Amino acid sequence: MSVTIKDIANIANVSHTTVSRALNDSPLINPETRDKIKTIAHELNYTPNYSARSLVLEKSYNIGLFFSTITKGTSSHFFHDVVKGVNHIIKDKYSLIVKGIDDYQNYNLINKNNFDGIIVMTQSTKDNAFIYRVLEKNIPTVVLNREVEEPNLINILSDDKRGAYKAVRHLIENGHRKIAIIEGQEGFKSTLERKEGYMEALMDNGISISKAYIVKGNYDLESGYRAMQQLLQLEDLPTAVFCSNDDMAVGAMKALGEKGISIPDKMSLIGFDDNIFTSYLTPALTTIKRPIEKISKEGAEKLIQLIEGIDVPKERIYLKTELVQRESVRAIK
Amino acid sequence: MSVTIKDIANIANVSHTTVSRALNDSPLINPETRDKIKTIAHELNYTPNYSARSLVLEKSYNIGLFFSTITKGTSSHFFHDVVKGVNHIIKDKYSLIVKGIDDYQNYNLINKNNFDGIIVMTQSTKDNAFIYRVLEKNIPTVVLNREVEEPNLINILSDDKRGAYKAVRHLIENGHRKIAIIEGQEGFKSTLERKEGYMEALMDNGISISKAYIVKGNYDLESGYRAMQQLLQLEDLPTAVFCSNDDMAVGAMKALGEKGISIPDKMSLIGFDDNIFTSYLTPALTTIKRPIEKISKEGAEKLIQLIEGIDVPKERIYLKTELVQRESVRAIK
DNA sequence: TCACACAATGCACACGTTAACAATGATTTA
DNA sequence: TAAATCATTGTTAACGTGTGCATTGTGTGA
Repeated sequence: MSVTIKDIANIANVSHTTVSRALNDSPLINPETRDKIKTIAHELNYTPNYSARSLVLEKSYNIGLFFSTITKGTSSHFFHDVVKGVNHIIKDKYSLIVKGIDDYQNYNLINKNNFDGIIVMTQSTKDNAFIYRVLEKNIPTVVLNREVEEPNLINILSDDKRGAYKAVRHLIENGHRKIAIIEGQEGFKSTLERKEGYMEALMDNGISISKAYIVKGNYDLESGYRAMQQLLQLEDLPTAVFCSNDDMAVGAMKALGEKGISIPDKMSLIGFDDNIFTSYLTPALTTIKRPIEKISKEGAEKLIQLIEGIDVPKERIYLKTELVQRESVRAIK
Repeated sequence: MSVTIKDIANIANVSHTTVSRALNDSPLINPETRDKIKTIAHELNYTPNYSARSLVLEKSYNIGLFFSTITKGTSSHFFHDVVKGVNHIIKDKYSLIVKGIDDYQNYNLINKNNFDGIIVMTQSTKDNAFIYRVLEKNIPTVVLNREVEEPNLINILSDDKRGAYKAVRHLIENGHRKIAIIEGQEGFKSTLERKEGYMEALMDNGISISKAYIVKGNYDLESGYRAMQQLLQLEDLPTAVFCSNDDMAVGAMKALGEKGISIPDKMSLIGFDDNIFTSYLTPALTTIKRPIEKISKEGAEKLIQLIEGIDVPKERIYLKTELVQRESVRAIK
């Protein structure tokens, strides 16, 4: 149906081998014939058949970008930042195939022939089966966003525990001692890490941990709203709340607004992620910046090096989180 | 390197053709040998080479999802909703390749061999060159989100002009006559349509259009913030502002908050899109719901029908926008 | 003038899969 | 019992591209 190198060969009166060499800028060809062939190819609107090329070169030109899920528990900003970051690096060198791991019933499609490399944006330990499958298939891989025990693996993530620690320490430094937490999606590693950071900061400062101040969420807006409502029913209200992500902080703000509780006068709030959105709220949200786009870019770069056979150390890299002070935390006493 | 059907054939003592038939559940095979072969394939962890299959079947199992751009002017919620919608339909039947049209220097990679079908999520007339290229290559295509003049094309979009009309009419019905607009990204069709809806609503109600009330934006938060600042410098302030999308409305809210101008008491605000985010703001944003996820799903469904040879009418479909009343508009007088 | 080197091109095969056609043996039919 | 049908399997070629090796032609040096 489409134009092939044989069609070009016929017109140019050469063999298809010569055409192949011309289009690939082989040194084994006369510059004149090369130009002639390229002109014809251009006129015919020739585009190579990647299936055929892939078959013989054992290269698919595909890079897989896998999220744990692309629906539940993945915020829009996170998703967008990741795709932007990765896409920025690979441009038109490779095709980017975006998938949710939970979309697969079996992993048969995952194959060295179909993917030159794979980026796993992992949020849950449930992804481990997938990750091992990929490693077993010997596909160049980077695992981002969550610590995976496997040695001999490129693993880039932000130091969430330390970030959460910073957030809560910031609250403590501002005089708060009654500090609650709204947790993230159950089963996600980040949920656990952020909670640990919260608890450590409290313990290091001699503040006892109160069960009533620990409420569940699932990273989405509505869950933050509900969680804050739950907190507001307590006899002894907290003076500050650490929200495990920014989306939930927005939900929490809504619940506070409905009760007429002003932020930060009556209640301090701190988030996690640094969605660009939340800096435009009133009050602007104090939060922990997580370098998602940077993680994505760095992951994509290392993956490409891996694919191209450049030696790159298989190590775990932590990128720093950062406290962004805005207007939602007040010093008390 | 990998396991092929020939390897399986050797072990099972049959020809590779028989293996192919077994794995594809051909009726031309003895159920017993089929099961035997399938067992062996499973034990060897066989996965088909899609390049080879694609080559002979002339089918790539790839669907391209193209945005005008995936960085500037594309909001995170929009992007996420679209990918979610499309992915929900194609699941693991096809691979979804996500690209920005502006990432390409030339369109050589766009080929019937490499894409079984293409979804263009178009925002700008600049995409037309790309769209014509795709049509010229005879690739099954649906064009979403923006009206394209080409007849004989599946074109699904929301009726933005009518949506904007509804928004502004709603303001007028609430007694507003001094109504400003913050425009979207220059060059985007949606920008123009929403502005037209704004102007028509004013004219139909005998309100003259004031140049000072028309300010530029580019769909992002910051531009909404700036635009509102600009409006606030006017002698004769508007009583209501129509923001061409929700992100800019959030920016506008920020600017108002800084000046201590309360919404909706001193200024009414209405947005466009219905990001889930904005329903959690205080006040919750009144806006026009645009059925992006529905457009994406319907587009994906029709594309798959097209690919599978089912006859589907090449027509333009408008999906309805809808006024969502919340708390950011006040009745005056 | 002849042998040799070298540049440019062609021939033939390979990659893994599917499918048209051929071949085999078993079973049914007249 | 011979012929015909049918179920099952094998043989072979094809898809479009890249590459090792052979081939051709041209120029160079002794």
